[in-house]
This record gives sequence, C-alpha cells and structure tokens, in this order.
Amino acid sequence: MRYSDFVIRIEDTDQSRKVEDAEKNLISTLEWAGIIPDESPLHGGNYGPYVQSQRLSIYRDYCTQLLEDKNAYYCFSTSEELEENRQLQLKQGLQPKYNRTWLPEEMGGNMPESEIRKKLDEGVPYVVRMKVPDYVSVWFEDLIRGPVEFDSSTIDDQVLMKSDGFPTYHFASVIDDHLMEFTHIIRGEEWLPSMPKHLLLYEFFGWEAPKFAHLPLLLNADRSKLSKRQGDVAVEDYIRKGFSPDAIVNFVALLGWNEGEGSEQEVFSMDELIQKFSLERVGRAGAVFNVEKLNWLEKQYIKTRPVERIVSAIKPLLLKELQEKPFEMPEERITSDAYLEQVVDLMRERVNYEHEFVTYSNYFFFEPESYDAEAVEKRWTSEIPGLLREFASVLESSEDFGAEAIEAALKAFVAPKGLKPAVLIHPLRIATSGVGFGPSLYHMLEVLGKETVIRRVQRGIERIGQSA
RNA sequence: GGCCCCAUCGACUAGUGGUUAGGUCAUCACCCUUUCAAGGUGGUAGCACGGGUUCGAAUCCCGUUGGGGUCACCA
Repeated sequence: MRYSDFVIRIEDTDQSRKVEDAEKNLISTLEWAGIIPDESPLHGGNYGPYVQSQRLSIYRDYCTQLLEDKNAYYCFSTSEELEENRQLQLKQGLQPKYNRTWLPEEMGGNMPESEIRKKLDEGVPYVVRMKVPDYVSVWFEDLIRGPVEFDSSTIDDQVLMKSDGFPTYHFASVIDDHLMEFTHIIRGEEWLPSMPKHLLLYEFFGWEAPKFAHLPLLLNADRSKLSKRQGDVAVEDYIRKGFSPDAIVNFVALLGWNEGEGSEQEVFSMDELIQKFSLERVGRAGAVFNVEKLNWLEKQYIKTRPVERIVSAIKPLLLKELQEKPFEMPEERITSDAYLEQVVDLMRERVNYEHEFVTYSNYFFFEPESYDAEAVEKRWTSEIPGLLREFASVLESSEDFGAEAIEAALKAFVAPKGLKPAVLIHPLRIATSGVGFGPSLYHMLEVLGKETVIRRVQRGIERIGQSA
C-alpha cells in the first residue's frame, strides 16, 4: 500500500551559494540510503519544474498579486541604510526591525506613492517586503508540539523578492508547497520561528495551509545544533567510514522516534520503519548524535547480513588491494566465493565495518609483513622455533587439514612434552597472521590451507628468530 | 536581549496519577575462552528545582533554573 509521495524540490534561490553537483549528490545519497523520491528534478513528475531557479516567473506573478492586494510593498532601502538603522535601534535598546521607511501612505506608512513611482521609473534596485499586520495573533497546531502561538508584532516585514529578482525561501516555499499540493511539511525545529511569516502568506493568498510537523534537532555532544566544525555531519562522512544504509537509517530513525508501548526493539529494517513510524511517536526534545550506538548497530547488521551479500560487497575492495600489493596464494583461490565466505564467517563477529573484512583480515590474503611486537614479547620464547619446526613437519605429513584434525594433532604433539596447547597456539597465530588476536586458530589455519600455513611458519621462524 | 521550543541514568529513550522508574548503547564486575571478538549473568547510574492540584505525582497547572533554536536581500 502506498501512503504518500516523497518529493524533492531544489531550493536554489541563493545564487551566491550555488554548489556544483550538490543536487545530484543529494539525490544519490538519499538513494544510497534506500530513500527514493517519487518526484524530483531527476525523476520527473507532474508538478515541475522541481528546481526553484526555473520557476522565477511563477514567483513574480504571485508577487504582483500581493503587491496589488496591498499585502506587500516595494522597499528601496540599501543594505547600508538597513545596517545603520539596525545599529541605531540596538543602541536605543530596541529590537532590530525594519523601520518601514518605504511603507506606502495608503498602507499606513509615510512614503508617498509618487516617491515610489519615481524610484521605480529610475530603475533603482528594490526588494519586495510582505506587510505583516500589526498585533494579530498567529496560531497553528504542530503535529509534534501541539498548539503554538505568535504575536505578529514581533515579526519583521520579511523580504519576499530579492533585488536580483529571486524569491526568498519563505516566499518560494509557500508558493511551491501549495502549487505542488503538499499535505505535510515535516522539517527541523529551526524553522519554527518563521511559521508566522509562512502562515500569513497562506492567509494572504487565501490558501489552506498544509499540516506542519517540526522535528527535534540533531545535536552535537554539547547539545548545540549539529554542525560542521564539530565532527562529521554529512551522511557522506559516515558512508566514507564504512557505515551501511541499514545502520544509518535505523540509527537516525531512533533519534527522536520510538515505537513505544513497551517495545524493546532496537533493530528495525527499512520496511519495518515504513510500517511502524508515525509522527505521533516523535519526541520533542533534541537528540544528541551519539556514534557509539551507531557502531553497535553496524555490528548487529554485520552479524546477521547474508554471507553472499557481504562477499559481493567486499570482493571489489579485495581485487583492488590485490592489484596494489604482492600476495602469496593463488588468486583464484583467495578471490573465490567459497574462500571469502569462510573468511566472512570467521571474521563477522570481529569486524566493525564491511571493509574490515579486507583490511582487518588482511592475513587471509597477504603474508604478514611484520609481527606484533607485544605478542612476540609475550608468547615467543627461545624454545618456540624448535617446537614450531617440529610441529610443522607433523602438519606436513597429515592428510586431513580440517580444524578438528589440526586441533587433535596439536594436542597430541604437545601432551607428551608436558606442555599446554596455549604454548604453541599463540606462536602459531603470530607466525601465520602476524597479530596476537583473531578467530579460532584451528579454523583460521584450515582456511589458510596447509601449504600457506607451513610456509608462513617457516618464514616466521626465520624472521622472528630467537629474538625474544 | 525579544520571540519560540525543550527538560527521566553519561547518550538514545519507555512511562501519560498509584511501577522496586523499564529497555538499548557506553561503562564496571564475573562467567565462557588459545587470543580478540561475540555471547551470558550481574552492577553503577536518572525523574533539574520550587510551589500548587490530589488520598497519591516523573506524569496535571504555575513559576524558577537550565539548555537549544531563531531574530539576513541564507536556506
């Protein structure tokens, strides 16, 4: 069942802030997350164009209407004059507000019509401002916050059309939301203070306003509005780190929303979210973006993701690595699905991101370049090389190189000598992987294969030697 | 500063007048164990404060404090 349409409209009314490819990146990031627009500049739709800079004539027409209805007026004040006025008001302890120099006489101001005509005829650049009525109460019911009320006397005569002929966000968005028949505006709480301006515009045009929901803000650790300068903010930053769409979507959904009614579920698929999400269950307080829980969620998904999916995701990464670094084992073998599936199964509970199946598990593909000094220090004693050499020849002659067989062989080897398996287990791990941690040793050796294991043990002995 | 929003463990939150205030992440301890993880068990930790309303307030009302947002020819 289809509940709604999701429309992307590009609000590019500030020419000075144009960013190359921003629009394409935005849409592709959403698609990465599995959020596909029904209508957008790239997807088409019946309400286009979906780019505001291509709708300029529409805004001009509606602006003319407002001007004729005396709900808006021309303003020729320069930014210097505006700034001067602001400073003056500040000095007098007043709230900075446009002083309505250019409000026409017939709208209750002091500017004669002739003066305005003159400026217009001279071609002096101007701006169009909305005439905010004095002392009226503007009220609406927010879907998340309930009733909110404003006094119009606290709001400024908002600029609707800029001197470059482009509309401001406030003007363009109201017009487009109406023309595109939006039923719900769901946006960040930072927009709440501009509600009265928007509501007044709907009133001027005689349009029914859509439903509004102002979402709680995402916060930095210090509880300020999430921003650059304080770590990663853009989804792209998290993509780059290796987070999956599953985890990101799940995590963000939980920031401000919860299923409620005693539910203790933390992991939600996109389908579940679509089915269960509701604005009624969105909280009102801002939520700190805490990466630790995101990390945990990512691991949850890695643990349960079908092995084939992981394999196909990591294979390109591996192929690239193999091109850049020398490797010892046959390429067909280590790039085969069967081999990779074994690696994934051994490592999936130990990695944080998918790309770590290649990087963190590099010894499944490359011979160790070095041996962890701390582990060597702790586990590599002077008798180890001898024992290892001896055990290697045991392995050499064994026909079964399965994990269980290796385990049995090691125990049988070590027992008569009165040694514990651990004495050999750790050095074997160091010699074959280069590090002191990892999956079950026996299973790891089985996956690496007899030839590789024996070769690496010999190389390890040569390179680590009696050093410890 | 004006206006607006908000307020339960360190973080995300459940809770809608009567609960030993629950869960998740993080953290600590223990167990499991060849390492690292994963897993299991248990623990530390919270209703900002003050007034009301009520037999009874985390829950309702008022105030205080605190935090945030916003006050552009930016969105």
